[in-house]
Amino acid sequence: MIESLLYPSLNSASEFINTSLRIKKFILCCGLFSVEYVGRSSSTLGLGERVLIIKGDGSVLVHRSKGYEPINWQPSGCIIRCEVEDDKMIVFSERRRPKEFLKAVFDKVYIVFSTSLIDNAKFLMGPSEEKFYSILFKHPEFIEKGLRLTSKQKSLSAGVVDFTGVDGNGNYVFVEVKRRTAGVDAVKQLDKYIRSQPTKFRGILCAPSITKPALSLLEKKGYTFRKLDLNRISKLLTIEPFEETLDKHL
Amino acid sequence: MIESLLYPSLNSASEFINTSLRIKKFILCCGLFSVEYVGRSSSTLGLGERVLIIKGDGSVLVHRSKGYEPINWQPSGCIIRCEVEDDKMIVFSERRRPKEFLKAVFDKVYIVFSTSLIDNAKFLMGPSEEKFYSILFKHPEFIEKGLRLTSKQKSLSAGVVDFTGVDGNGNYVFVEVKRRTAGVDAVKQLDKYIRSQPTKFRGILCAPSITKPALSLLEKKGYTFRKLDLNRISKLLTIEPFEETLDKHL
DNA sequence: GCGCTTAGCCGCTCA
DNA sequence: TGAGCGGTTAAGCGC
Repeated sequence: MIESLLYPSLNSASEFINTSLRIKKFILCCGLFSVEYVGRSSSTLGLGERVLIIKGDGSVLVHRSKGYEPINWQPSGCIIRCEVEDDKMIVFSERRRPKEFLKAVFDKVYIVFSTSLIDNAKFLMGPSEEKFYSILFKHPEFIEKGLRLTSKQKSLSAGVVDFTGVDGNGNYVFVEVKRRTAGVDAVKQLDKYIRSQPTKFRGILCAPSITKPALSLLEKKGYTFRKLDLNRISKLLTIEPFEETLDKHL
Repeated sequence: MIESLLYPSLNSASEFINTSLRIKKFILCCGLFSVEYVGRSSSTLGLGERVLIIKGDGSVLVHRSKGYEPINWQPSGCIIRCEVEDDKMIVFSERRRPKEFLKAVFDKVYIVFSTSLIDNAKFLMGPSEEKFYSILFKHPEFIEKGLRLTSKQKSLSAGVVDFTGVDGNGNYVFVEVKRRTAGVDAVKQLDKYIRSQPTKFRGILCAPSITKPALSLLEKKGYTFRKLDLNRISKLLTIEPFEETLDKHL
């Protein structure tokens, strides 16, 4: 749900912002204003048209017409207030530690809106699950030097093992892969697969990180943990799917 | 001049955005969308309510409800396009070097506006590292009594040393300056410069304070720490007219 | 809390 | 174009 005001008076804009601040909404205000900042450093920015963003967590951003970076900002946790004085609308933001202040003085407000921005989506760094497995299958050296993979997503009676292979010493290997921190359940899964086999398999658990309990269980069982560098892997992601989509529309 | 659409259809929003892109306006679009990014790294962000900003210089920002930083972005210079397909509005952004792509897929657009953001104001930054250097260069006694500085920001093969000089006892000196607490990296930097020289140099690390690990490394290397009195130095900087404005609001 | 490391760091300067 | 480096770096993690 969006509420917005187009070309409001400074008084209505101020009232609107204060109401939205109280219920910690995302607020965006575009207008003609100047900015002063003092804290770790200090700065002054003369009058101009720009955009002020106040987030529900108390972060503040001032964006000009160019560039990735905000020209002025405060990180989350600030206390923000808005008022009208001498025909100017003033947004005042205070950070406690380190002590910092930011002041935006509006001559005019062109548009102001606020909304709750309901957003519970997960942000996943790195490739999608499917992509991820196919990359590792092609590049087993990311798991372990000398490792050769013979099958992926192989069905066993006990479940589906991510990879089977042979390590540099000729041992047969089962690999369980997790895209995120591996917990005890991941170790149990791996253990289940290996114990379902009549012959001996080495166990490798491969994940960006592992919890302490999971690691001790893993060691107790005699399996190996291999750390995954997600960034290195995502660099191998081809941009082909994007290029195709782009080409189609050019 | 602001143009805006509240709860537009995806088709109108797309048309609006393309028109605004053509004349390089600042565009802001708030809605329900997902984001995919592939390039130096890669990421996927599921469906959620957030804000997409496209600037006239071809920078792109995706802001969620929290935090200073955008969750996804592209720096300036991107080629951006918008279209509707299968009841989704898609914003594509392509960066040439390095090759990177960002795709925002909108289910709904709540508000979209565009404007020119005329802003020619000067941005004046307070005392920066550079300012510090010039003051210290003029007042080497702040670093050490009897010190004479011979050059600043001198390029070596190993990097750029803040000051070179001669101390009261006639020793050649390299000075590394930090305007905040110096950490181990500052000591390493100084060490690197000195070790790159065939002749002997005394090392001085000059900062308001130093961390414990940094100090012990410094002593082990036989260099000197000199405390920088920020208050004394700031008196030589232009006085900020901001303090009084602050007082009024506190 | 402090201090250290990382980042799709960004953006600048200079060889 | 690439490397080095500062930044109101911010943000996360360990102690």
